[in-house]
Amino acid sequence: MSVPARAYLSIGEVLTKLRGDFPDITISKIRFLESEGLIEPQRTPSGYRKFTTTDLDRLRYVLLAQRDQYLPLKVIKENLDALDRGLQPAPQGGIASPRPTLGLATVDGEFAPAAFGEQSEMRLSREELLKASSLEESQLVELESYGLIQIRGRHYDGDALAVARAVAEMAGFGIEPRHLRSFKSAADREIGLIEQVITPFTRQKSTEAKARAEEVQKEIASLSVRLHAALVRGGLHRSR
Amino acid sequence: MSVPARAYLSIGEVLTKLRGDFPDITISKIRFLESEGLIEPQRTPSGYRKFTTTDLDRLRYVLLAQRDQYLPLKVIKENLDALDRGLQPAPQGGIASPRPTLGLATVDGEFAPAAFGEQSEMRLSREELLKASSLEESQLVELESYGLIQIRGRHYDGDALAVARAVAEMAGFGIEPRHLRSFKSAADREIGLIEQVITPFTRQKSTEAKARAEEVQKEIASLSVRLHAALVRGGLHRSR
DNA sequence: TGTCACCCTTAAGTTGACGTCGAAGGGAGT
DNA sequence: ACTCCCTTCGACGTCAACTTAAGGGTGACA
Repeated sequence: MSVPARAYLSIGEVLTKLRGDFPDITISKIRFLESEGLIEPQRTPSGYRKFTTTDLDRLRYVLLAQRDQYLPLKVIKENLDALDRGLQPAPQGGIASPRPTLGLATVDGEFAPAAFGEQSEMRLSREELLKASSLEESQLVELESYGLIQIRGRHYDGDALAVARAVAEMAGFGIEPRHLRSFKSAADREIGLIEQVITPFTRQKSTEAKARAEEVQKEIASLSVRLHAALVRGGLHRSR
Repeated sequence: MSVPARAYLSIGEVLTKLRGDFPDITISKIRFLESEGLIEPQRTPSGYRKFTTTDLDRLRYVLLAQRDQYLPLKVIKENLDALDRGLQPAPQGGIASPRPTLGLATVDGEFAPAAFGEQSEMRLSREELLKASSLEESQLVELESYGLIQIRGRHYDGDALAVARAVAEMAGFGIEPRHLRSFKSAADREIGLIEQVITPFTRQKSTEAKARAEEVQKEIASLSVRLHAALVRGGLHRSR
């Protein structure tokens, strides 16, 4: 797997990108999804499909909706078309928060369009964070003391909310913040590793290289999390 | 058609009751749903089906889930079974779950924890594993020495493959197996935590409690991965 | 100039889910 | 006795979602 020097991916490269999250994806399936009108990759002069990251996101959306919501392709296509036209898709019975007050409807929602970067534009006050996560004040204090949650400027971001929510749910199983300190150090170690890998890229001056660095960062982050998930899953299977 | 003087409905009566909401219900469909284990009406001595209002409600639930949520019968059955056992059904939302909290809702597309389920029935030989992951023999040896990959009996399972693939891709970025040892220990710590939480359940003898334990285990595993992902993501955002 | 991995299309085939249908027969009310 | 309504069981149909086969370009590299 060499570094792709162009702005798009071939179908085979798309395949390997998706393999991790969707083990049973195939080339023929991707082509089939195109034939059904769910994606529309551009073509090279010679007819090869060119996938942009937008196409990739769209594909992920489709596969996710199919796997986690069991939606038929016809319905997914309708939702996608609705999104294209700028409207919300029909809320699939899910937790249709009627007034999304803040932009947080999508954070854990059924229809987060799979953008890795964008949802941390979110800015929450302390109260909003507590409310949105149903975390106790005291728990938040504890989490902050361990560095699991940090304020960015004068607000908390989407990542903080994600952490808060996970912790709150775990608390429901009797897991307390202090049990989670090791998560922080593990994450920090991973972050260190990732930064080490991408510094060569970031040193460069060009915007192109910067963009490339960000891509790589996301990529490795995704791989890290996959690896981590697989290890946990494997360990649990083994111990039964 | 006269007024039923008894406490139950015949299949024909059920039909006319449902016709209004579900025009394309038929007798054979109801029988089919029974054959699939979704309902279990009692029988008269002569073998006729007797439907109580509970059965009717159940039937409505099934038809509704099918029509409005496009859920496959298999999934509806699982939800129904979960309800019978007194827990919330999976997060398909809709009908009965007031809280969105339970379930493996994926936080975002990028980091979907690849279904904490049973697809690890997979059994691969060493060669198959190497081929499917495009990992080098030497790398595999190294991974095994760190315990990142282990043989189960005489085969490798789906988790091993997932690990192998992730590592292989990371190798493409210059990350070597030895950089990944800390992943193993982090995962082990999490597994320990999870097991600690579920041991009270596993101690019990009943199959019911066992099932519950497994549910909880999956749930917490999913939360762990989510937490981990959020921390890594947050850390990377912060460091930019 | 091969050759090899990768890509393309079209058409037919496969698989599983979700039922439907018909035959053959028993039960219940009039 | 007649007529519905009900029973089971196996065969059959249909659609969605892919897969496979067959035949053929493309492009990088030795």
